[in-house]
Amino acid sequence: MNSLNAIRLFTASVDAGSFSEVGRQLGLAPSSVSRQVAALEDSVGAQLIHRTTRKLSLTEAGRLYFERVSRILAELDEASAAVSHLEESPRGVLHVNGPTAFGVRHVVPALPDFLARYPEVRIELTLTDNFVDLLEVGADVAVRVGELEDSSLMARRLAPNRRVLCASPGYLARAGTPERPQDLEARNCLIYTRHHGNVHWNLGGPDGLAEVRVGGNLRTNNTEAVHAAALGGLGIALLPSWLVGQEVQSGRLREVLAGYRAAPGALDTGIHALYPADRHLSTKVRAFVDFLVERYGPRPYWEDPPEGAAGASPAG
Amino acid sequence: MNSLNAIRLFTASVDAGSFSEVGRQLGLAPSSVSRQVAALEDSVGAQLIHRTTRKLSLTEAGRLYFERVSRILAELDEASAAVSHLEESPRGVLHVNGPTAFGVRHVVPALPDFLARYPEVRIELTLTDNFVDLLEVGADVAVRVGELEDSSLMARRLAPNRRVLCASPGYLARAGTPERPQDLEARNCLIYTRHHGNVHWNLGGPDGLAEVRVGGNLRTNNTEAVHAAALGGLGIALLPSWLVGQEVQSGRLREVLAGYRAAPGALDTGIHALYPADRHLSTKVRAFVDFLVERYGPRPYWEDPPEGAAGASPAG
DNA sequence: ATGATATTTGCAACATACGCAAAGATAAGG
DNA sequence: CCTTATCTTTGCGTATGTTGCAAATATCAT
Repeated sequence: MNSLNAIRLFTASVDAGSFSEVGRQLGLAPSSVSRQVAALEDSVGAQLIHRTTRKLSLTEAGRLYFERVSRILAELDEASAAVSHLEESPRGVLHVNGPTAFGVRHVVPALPDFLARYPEVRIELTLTDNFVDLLEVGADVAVRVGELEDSSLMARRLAPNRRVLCASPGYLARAGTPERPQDLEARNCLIYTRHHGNVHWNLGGPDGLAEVRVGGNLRTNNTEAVHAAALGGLGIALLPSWLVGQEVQSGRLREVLAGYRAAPGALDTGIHALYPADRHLSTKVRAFVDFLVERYGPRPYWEDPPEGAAGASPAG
Repeated sequence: MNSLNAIRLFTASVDAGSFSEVGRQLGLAPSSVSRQVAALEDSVGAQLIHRTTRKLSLTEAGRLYFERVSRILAELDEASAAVSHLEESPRGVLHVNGPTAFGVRHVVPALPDFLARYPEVRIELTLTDNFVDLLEVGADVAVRVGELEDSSLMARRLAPNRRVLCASPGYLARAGTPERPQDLEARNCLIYTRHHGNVHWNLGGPDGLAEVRVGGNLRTNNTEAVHAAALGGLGIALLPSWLVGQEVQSGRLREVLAGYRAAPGALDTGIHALYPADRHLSTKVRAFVDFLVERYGPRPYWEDPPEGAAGASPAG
């Protein structure tokens, strides 16, 4: 079809009144301008410019075409500019997807600061606990806790996903505080599981890895339910630090077997931001991910106070 | 700059939902579509389409760009179509330029028929007796009587430009009808001339070329003045047949020395239509020139009745 | 008339676009 | 769970298009 370049050269020739002048302005040989305009005329099937060696003059067809096309070129440049503008700084609608629990606790509280820093961004937050296709739901970025399987997406680590053993002070007062992993077998352990069957907690400590077969009178596939039960003093729970960290800090829950850490499983991969692996990462997504990385920092606020205050660094 | 083809492929991809589908529809390899869209994205500096192997999904920038650009493409096609439409059949404004006398007598009377045949054409007629640059005055076609010097223009012969000797019946009754060229020297000859000095009429007849030195009591640089004087019975005039032919036919003027013809000079080149020598001759100009050629025919209506009615064919 | 400048065309060099094949990735079905 | 089919992307050789230069032609100004 007719080339955009030819149209630009045509309008430039009409404005300048000379092919050579256009060539000088745009750094082209006059012959190139002449040929492009001639090709455009062939394309539309009509003479657009009457040429004399000294003067150019528009045909009626040329006048008609020029009027319409010059406006169109301006609109086209405007469209490109609008898109470029969108990427100059964070702007527009940012679709964020994430799991409900983490989203409510740690994404939503971050939004006021983010929106204050980037006033031209509008957030559309979708919280879903089933895994969704980013593109399907139209999301720009997703926050995922553990389980990275979308290989076509870029992943940026936001925070570790440490799981801690905890129970309410009341429960510990009643049942006693476990000292060794094996003590858990005699306690009421609140089980989060997606499947049936026995559950083992693998706890690593100074004396190596201990696999403890745990169980109790509550099994659920909902982390919030485990959380609520632990708060209610039902037993000991193994919950992510982002869910219970602040309650441990406030004393509503108490961490047990703090010297032990849950062996990394599928759920312990970490907390990541996922976004399409496009060649052009949009400014708003980059800003949002950077913002979360900065906000959570190397040691998120929901984790225990810095080890330096308590003593030794955590066991590897 | 960004290529129009890339934009078309972009919108086609959005519509079709697949690069491969676009390739099939347009007879292109999927890789070409992919590359063009990627180049467009580089050009505007933003991701427009999120790609998965199975699905395409628009970015916010892509949605914005698509909305604006698809409308622009439609307008562009519309503009091309409008120009092409203009050349499908005679349409639009036709600027005609010509000399006043011939224009009034033989162009204007032809216009009603022309406009009736081509109802979508509008005529803008400019009658000027000084030579003007077609492009300068914005004319599409010019009718010129004699004197072809514009070498960059195309010329189409419309009619011969025969000059005839004539006088009013009254004058001839008073002064007598000349029988031989030499008789003119004793008559009052009405001189059309642009310069001073003696004037000779070169008349070719059966006895060869005769150069007659003519003169009288009226010299003017205006053909119409000569014409009016002849009608008024002032003397004998040498005037173009398109000016006096019909009056000769009606008897208001009478041709003298009909067997002699004015030797061809600069004024006898003929009557031509001139138009720009463009590669794409506009339909309306072609129609107009064709119409005049057809209307005037090989023997214009202002000429004497066909020689066949009087006898011999005209002398070469 | 002469000089300067304009458009246009031929020709060779360069840039771009194209198709093909292969690789990586994803959805559907056995 | 594995196979198959389809989609996007990249590398590479080829084909097409574009460019600049030079020459030819044409016009305006001096």
